[in-house]
This record gives sequence, structure tokens and C-alpha cells, in this order.
Amino acid sequence: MRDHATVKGMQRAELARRTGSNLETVRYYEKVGLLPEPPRTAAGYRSYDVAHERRLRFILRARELGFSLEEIRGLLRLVDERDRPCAEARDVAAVHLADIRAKIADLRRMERVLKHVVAQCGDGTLPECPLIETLFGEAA
Amino acid sequence: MRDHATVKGMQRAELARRTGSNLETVRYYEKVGLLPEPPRTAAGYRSYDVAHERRLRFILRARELGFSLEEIRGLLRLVDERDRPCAEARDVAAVHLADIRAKIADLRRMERVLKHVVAQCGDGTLPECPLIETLFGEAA
DNA sequence: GTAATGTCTGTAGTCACTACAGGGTCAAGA
DNA sequence: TCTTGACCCTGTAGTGACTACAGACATTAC
Repeated sequence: MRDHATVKGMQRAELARRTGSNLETVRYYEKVGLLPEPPRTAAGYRSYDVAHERRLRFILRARELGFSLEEIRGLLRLVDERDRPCAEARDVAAVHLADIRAKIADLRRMERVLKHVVAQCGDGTLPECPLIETLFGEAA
Repeated sequence: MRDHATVKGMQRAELARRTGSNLETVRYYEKVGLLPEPPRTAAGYRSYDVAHERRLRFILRARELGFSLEEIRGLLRLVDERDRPCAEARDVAAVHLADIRAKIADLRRMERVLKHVVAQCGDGTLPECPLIETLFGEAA
């Protein structure tokens, strides 16, 4: 412990391990400005504290819920700058929820068609493959 | 019509218009080898025929069903090289169907959590925003 | 003749990472 | 003291599937 800046700090690998995230991802979030740059030791090593860890967990949980980094940036700004950000945060989530529902609807359409086509293919011994015919649009 | 290569050929813009695809996308598919390079007029303009259009439609339909370009490349190879590709094509589709079902499951998890959180936020006048607390993991 | 439109090429940007290459630093063991 | 191996640093390039643009050439209409 040769530098007082290292007091209670953890390095990038430990932060990544504790949060279950990839080491490089942490640096990436720093680069794009979602995580603040941590103080450095004399040798230039990053030294994180619990506030960094908390913020990183926020980002990771939001990613698990499918928020884009831009949406997360907006949510973090609400956290940082506002007293009562609940209405704005809820709106961000509501828009995102609508996006997700639209994606689910798209995927369900795909699922329905594929399920039907795979069933038509059966054991795969047909001379004209229903999947391929469907894609060519000749037996849609 | 100064060049016999243009006989019955259409240009890129017309192909894109007829298939509802983006002009640049056609060139991209050519670049990555999904569409064969069409013959050129004397001035170097691409000249497509109905076979190109048919193949492009195949690709576009497969994209609508969520197949990746690599999967599509595999399907097109089956079309080009095999007599009875149905079993192999069906397997590609079955794997893809499983992927789609996994994605739907992921999105439904997100949807469930978001729906719950947005409902908790209510009219957005709470002093502690349930969404933000959830993301910080303090009220999960 | 010229203006407007079309086409050509290659390159760079998008999103959210991930994976290097090529170096510096540090702690423990021989 | 030296070395070994594990860690850390930076910047850059790659992923997938496009999309957009710059700068040049061709064609068409008037």
C-alpha cells in the first residue's frame, strides 16, 4: 500500500468479478461516459469504490431488462440531477415496454410461420422442400 | 439500348423498388456473396434479371423470418447444390425456431418486470421511484 | 448545351460489446 | 537479486446487418 489513493479501492478485475460483468465491458462503460472515471493509483491502476459498484449494477440490471445504453444514460441523468424523477423514469420504461411488446409480436409471427413450415417438412424426405418453397414465395 | 447486355435487364433502383428493399442493401448482399454479381452494361451499370429478383426475394423473406445472413447462406447453398435439401433445411429452421423461442422467453421476462415496475410507479409522484430502486437492486 | 437525375466506387458510421497486441507493474518464490 | 507469472494499461480492430455519404462518371430531357 504505497499510495493513499488505494485505500479501500478495488481494481477492475475485482469489480467485474463482484458484479458478474466482463472486464472489458467496465472500461467500455467508462469510455462512453456511463461510469465515472475512477481515481488511479500511483502506477495508473483504476481504483473503484462501492459507489462505482452500485452504479455498475444499475447499468447491468437495466441491460438485463433490455434498456439501450442511451436509455440508461437518460435514467442515470434522472438519478443524478433530479429530486423526483419518477414520472420521467416511468415514461422511459413505458416506451421501452412498448418496444419490447412490439418485438415479442414480431418474434411470435416468425415463430408461427416457422413452426408451420417445419411441421410441413416432416421427416425431410419431400422432393420439394416446403421451407424453401415458402422462402421463394411460391407456396406461401 | 446501345448494349446487348441490357436486354431485359433492370437496374439496381428498379430491383430495389420491385422487391421493397433498400438500394444499398442489394449492393451489400452482393458484396457478402449472397447475390451473384450481375452482368454490367457498357457503362458499368448492373443489369439484373428475374433470377436475381427471385433470389433477392428469397433472402428478404428469410430475413423477415429472422434468419441470419449466415443461415441464409446455408439455405441458399442447399438450394444450389443439392437435390433433396429438405431435411437439412428443416434442421436449419428448427434451430432458428428454438433461438426465436428463447428470445421470446427473454423478452417476456423483461416485459413482466417492466409492466410490474411501471404499474408501481403509478402517476409518478412517489418520492422514491420504484423503477430506479429496482435497478439499484434495493427493492427488487 | 446543360441541368437533373441516375449510377459507380470505397469508406465510415451505427450498437454494444469483445478481443487482441504490445507494453508496464507488482508480489512471491528461488 | 532475479525471475516468473499474474495482473494492469492503452489503442485499435472485429462482430452483424446494414445505412449514409463523398466524389466521380453516365444518361436523359429539354
